[in-house]
Amino acid sequence: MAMGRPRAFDVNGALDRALEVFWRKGYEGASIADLTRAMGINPPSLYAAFGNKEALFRKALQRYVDEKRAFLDEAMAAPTAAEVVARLLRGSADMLADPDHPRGCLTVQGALTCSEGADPIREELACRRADGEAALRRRLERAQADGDLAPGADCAALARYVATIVQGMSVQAAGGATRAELQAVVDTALLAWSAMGGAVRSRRRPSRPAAPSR
Amino acid sequence: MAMGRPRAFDVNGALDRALEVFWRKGYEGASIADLTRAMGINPPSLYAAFGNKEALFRKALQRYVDEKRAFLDEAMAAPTAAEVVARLLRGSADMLADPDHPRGCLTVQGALTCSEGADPIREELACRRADGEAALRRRLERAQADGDLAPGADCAALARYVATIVQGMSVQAAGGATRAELQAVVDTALLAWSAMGGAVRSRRRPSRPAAPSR
DNA sequence: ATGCCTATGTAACGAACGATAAAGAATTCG
DNA sequence: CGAATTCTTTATCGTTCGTTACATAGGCAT
Repeated sequence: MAMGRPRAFDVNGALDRALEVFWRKGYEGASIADLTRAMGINPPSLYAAFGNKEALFRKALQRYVDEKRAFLDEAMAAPTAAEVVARLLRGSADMLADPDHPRGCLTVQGALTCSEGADPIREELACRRADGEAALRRRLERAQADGDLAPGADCAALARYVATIVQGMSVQAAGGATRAELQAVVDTALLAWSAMGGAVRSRRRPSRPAAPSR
Repeated sequence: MAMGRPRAFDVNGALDRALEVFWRKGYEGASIADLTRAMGINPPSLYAAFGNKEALFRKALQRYVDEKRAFLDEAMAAPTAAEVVARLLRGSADMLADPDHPRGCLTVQGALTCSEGADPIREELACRRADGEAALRRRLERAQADGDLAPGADCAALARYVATIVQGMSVQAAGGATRAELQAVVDTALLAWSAMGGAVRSRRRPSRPAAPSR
């Protein structure tokens, strides 16, 4: 049996270009013409390789999560709750304002860039954001179990609070805020977090001094 | 000279319906067909009365700012910086999760709901958000002059921090967060703010006790 | 070389987009 | 009344949307 004509473009490379376009223009704002132009292919190649626009977006989103948001997993591995939050916020500020790719977070930009015609995408992105928030909540609960966070602290509320700040920074970045401005927001948030420390940090054992996050 | 046939629909009423549609679907997500259906008129009436889609959006936006965001001005009038922030955040949570209109903030939804074809709209909304943030910064600077905020506090950073939280809550609301969940975020933010009080509150004279915000 | 299978380029599909031309209906002025 | 003016309705403009037929080109197996 014959194998057929081989594909003339690099799938992952094309996916990266598509991700860039979706990131910059949103799901509905990115037209097939925009995507094929950036990917250097014609529409039939796109549909043959990726299915349709929605499937292409999902694959680009997966690539985004795997590559551009990897720092979140690293942040979660920090030893103390305070340092987890510090690395998470500092890493977010760096990523959201990185000039190497569009500003803001794809899961935020994409979610709000949909009319009701793209409800599945909106739900997918809301789900991704909820997952990230839940992961942070579990990390804080673990910190609580470790005695790193006061037993009375509301981990769900704290996680949602941090997630809210990250999402707000995404809006700020999309609106043109510079990296320095985002870092100023992070400084303020961390100052507030540490000030809140008396309420949320356990007194059962002293917390280690927070290392600089970068 | 003849006066011509009188208009058969209420302009402000139609504008409110248009606002609802823009709010729910974003600027580009709202089609002329969506708008005319909700407004109960035909396209030529829309164009005759409002110019074009962009002009209609701007008029709806002005109505939004005048009506739905009036609580911001009231919050600014609170006596202390702490209470200004408290009323601002609590009022935002209430507004963003109000079931009487679409979730989230139009200036956030609309801004991120644009491809580059609608750059003027995006700039307009970014400008509105910057204005709100600047107003808060000036209010905090006034609090500083009044001795209500520590001389060393960075008013611009604090204002941007609060604006970031509000914008993040808008994303949360658009993603389906309930009013109670947003209020939990506000509680956390206010707890952090008051904990930060030792750093930002002036010691020159004691601050008045914060009244309940509602 | 010759089928066979798959990717590619061209070209186009129906649908929806924002925006209007044209004609009829409603009101005021002369 | 009729002329003038303005709104409303119907039908459509040209463009762009996401998607796909169709014919051609290019590797593999026989």
